[in-house]
Amino acid sequence: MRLRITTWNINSVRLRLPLVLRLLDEQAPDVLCLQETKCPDDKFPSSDLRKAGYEHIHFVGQKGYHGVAILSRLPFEAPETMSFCGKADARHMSVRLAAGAGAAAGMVIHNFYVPAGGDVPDPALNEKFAHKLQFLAEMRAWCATARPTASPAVLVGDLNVAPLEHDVWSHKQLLDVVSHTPVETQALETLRGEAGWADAARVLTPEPEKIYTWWSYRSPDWAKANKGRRLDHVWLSPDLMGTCRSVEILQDARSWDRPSDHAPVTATLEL
DNA sequence: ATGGTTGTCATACAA
Repeated sequence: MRLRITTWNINSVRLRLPLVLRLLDEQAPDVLCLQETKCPDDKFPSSDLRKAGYEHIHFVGQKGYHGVAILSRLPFEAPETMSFCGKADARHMSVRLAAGAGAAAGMVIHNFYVPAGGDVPDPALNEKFAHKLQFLAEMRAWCATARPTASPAVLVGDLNVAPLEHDVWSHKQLLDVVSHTPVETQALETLRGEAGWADAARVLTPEPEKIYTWWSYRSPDWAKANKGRRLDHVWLSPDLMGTCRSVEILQDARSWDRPSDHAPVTATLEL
């Protein structure tokens, strides 16, 4: 069977519900993982999404900030959320595809929203950056303890780090910019490598080809300037990497009406 | 060196 999983930082699921529905209609992924839903649970637009064919929905939100959700055409079970850094922020959820999901049954899908980290890349001066580094340290500890890659698993999300030189438009100019500082990129690559996650986009499209998934709202002509960063990721457990046929970035969606600043990223597996 | 935009909530704050 072919399994398609999409990750998208939607930056308000209510404001951009028409864009979500368009993505589901045009791309029809089996599973869609959203970040930054910015939506309290009692206002999540479940019925519209169910009508679009995504009957299995799990969300955890809060007023104004953060929030993650998983929408699926395939049944899942065991929805869980983890908290990091002693905060109640809605920055993670996971589900396990259930018996009705055919060859994908048993696969665990983790959806992460790593803190952006503010502007000043010094944890002593900027507590948001300190929080981001602590979050990455706790992700590393979780991988060491829970061993999520020991069975078929996918980790997707807005990790808010562009780890490699060609994950940003200018390596030199961004070395001091939060998202591409050495302390973050090393933390992310260390935890990924140590845990055995495959960076699916980079296995299929090695450097030096540039890959971006995010373009700032502050650039008036973002497409022409193309000063992007690869902040959104698909990581696969080793046993799944061999099944990955493609990782595609739907850059078109960055041009849709009132877009998110992130593009959807879709991995296709042949199981 | 600086400012550039967006969403939420209600006027800054986070991204």
